Amino acid sequence: MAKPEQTISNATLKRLPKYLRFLKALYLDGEEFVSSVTIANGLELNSVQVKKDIALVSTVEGKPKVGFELKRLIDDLEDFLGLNNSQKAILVGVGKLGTALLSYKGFSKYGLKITAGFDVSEDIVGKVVAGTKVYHESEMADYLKKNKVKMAILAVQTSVAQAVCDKLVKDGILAILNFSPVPLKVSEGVAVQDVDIAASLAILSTKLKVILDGKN
Amino acid sequence: MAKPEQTISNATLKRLPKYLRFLKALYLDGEEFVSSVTIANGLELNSVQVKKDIALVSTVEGKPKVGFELKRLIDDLEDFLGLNNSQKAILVGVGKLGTALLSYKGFSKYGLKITAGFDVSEDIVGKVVAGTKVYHESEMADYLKKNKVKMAILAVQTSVAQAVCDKLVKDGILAILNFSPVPLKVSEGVAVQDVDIAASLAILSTKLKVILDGKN
DNA sequence: AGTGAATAGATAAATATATATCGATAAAAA
DNA sequence: TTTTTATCGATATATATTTATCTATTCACT
Repeated sequence: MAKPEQTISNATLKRLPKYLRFLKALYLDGEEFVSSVTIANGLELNSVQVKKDIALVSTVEGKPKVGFELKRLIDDLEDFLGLNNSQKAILVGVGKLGTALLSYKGFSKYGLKITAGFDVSEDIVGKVVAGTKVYHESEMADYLKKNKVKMAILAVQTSVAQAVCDKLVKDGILAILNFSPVPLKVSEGVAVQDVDIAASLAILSTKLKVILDGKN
Repeated sequence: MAKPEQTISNATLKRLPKYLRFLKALYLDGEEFVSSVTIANGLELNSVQVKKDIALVSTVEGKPKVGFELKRLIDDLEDFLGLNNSQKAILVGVGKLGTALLSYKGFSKYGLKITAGFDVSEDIVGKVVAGTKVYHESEMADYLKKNKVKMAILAVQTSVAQAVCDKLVKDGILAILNFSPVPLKVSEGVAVQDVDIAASLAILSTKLKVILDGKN
């Protein structure tokens, strides 16, 4: 049980939630087995890749001519993605984006519970947004100590992102989901994952350019 | 000018906005030149990679011992990312996330102007959100024809995402920035870029697991 | 039973991406 | 002026990721 996860590539990790969604939909349709080809077609992937990904996160053995047992595959995926050993997180920055994130159902779906929000604006501190209480940022250190939360979702203004990030790390946060378009600097042993809308936009714009060029 | 963009990898495209942000910050600090090593250190990348990326999108020649001319590099990056040949887009789904996206300044920063919002809820149709008028979805086809918009940002409920996507494509949309956690199926010649928060979360959770395991 | 088709699983090949090395050159220092 | 140093630009190497190929197995059908 030493270090199995580390050997799984980010590319694979990104696909796992897609598999889970797809498989659950099949399960609701009453299916009991699924083949790698079915998954590959449904998600527009290569079937070999699907098989390899499955082998990495599940012990389910597929039967030739039949495929993989759907229920067990879903269980293993949920296990792996942490749906069963739920994780707690705080949200820092309860502005427009932060508010939207508090209402986002995907987090709980993937085992994440946002237990508190933090902000500095008096307009929002003290309120309850989508079921989550918002505290003043000055109470953050205390809160983190008491509740042993290790993950934070960062949705603050760009200009203060690094400063808030530093504070989070100082207060014991080990993993940060970063929605600000700033490349955060953190010390060794702290994980940062960017949700970079600008990066996605750059890719899409370029794809569109190619498409439009092709029409001329 | 045939197909230069197509030869640039997604991995590189993702980095371009980061370069731009980093370089602009340097420029504001009064710097006039920048070396690949400086960029690499600032963004925690490899300097060779930085040099290669720059060579792909810019004609600026770096001087030994000095680096690249910052101003020209920024100009070339902005050009490439479409800041000068601005793009129009519509937003479909003006719920919590959609509203947050309308307030997101990153889009205009990277050359995207959201010209209209569309929704079905009577609560929001007719209102102006963050400077953008919201129309009923039934008016979408007309609007797209008249305004020749080719890009759409999709922020609707998961359950209707595919249906709305199909409608968009039918009405002439060629590029979709997809915020719903559904792998959209589109016909050849239409580009989809996912902003999959769940995927990011999966990666982060796994990184955190590794970190916590390492502490035992 | 026997045959054919579909599939997993393993292995190999191809592709994409990232990193390292090295000579040339311009600026700075001696 | 000469030497040293930092840097680019090109090329080569290494690694990661995806895709293709092949064999054996299971099921369905005759």
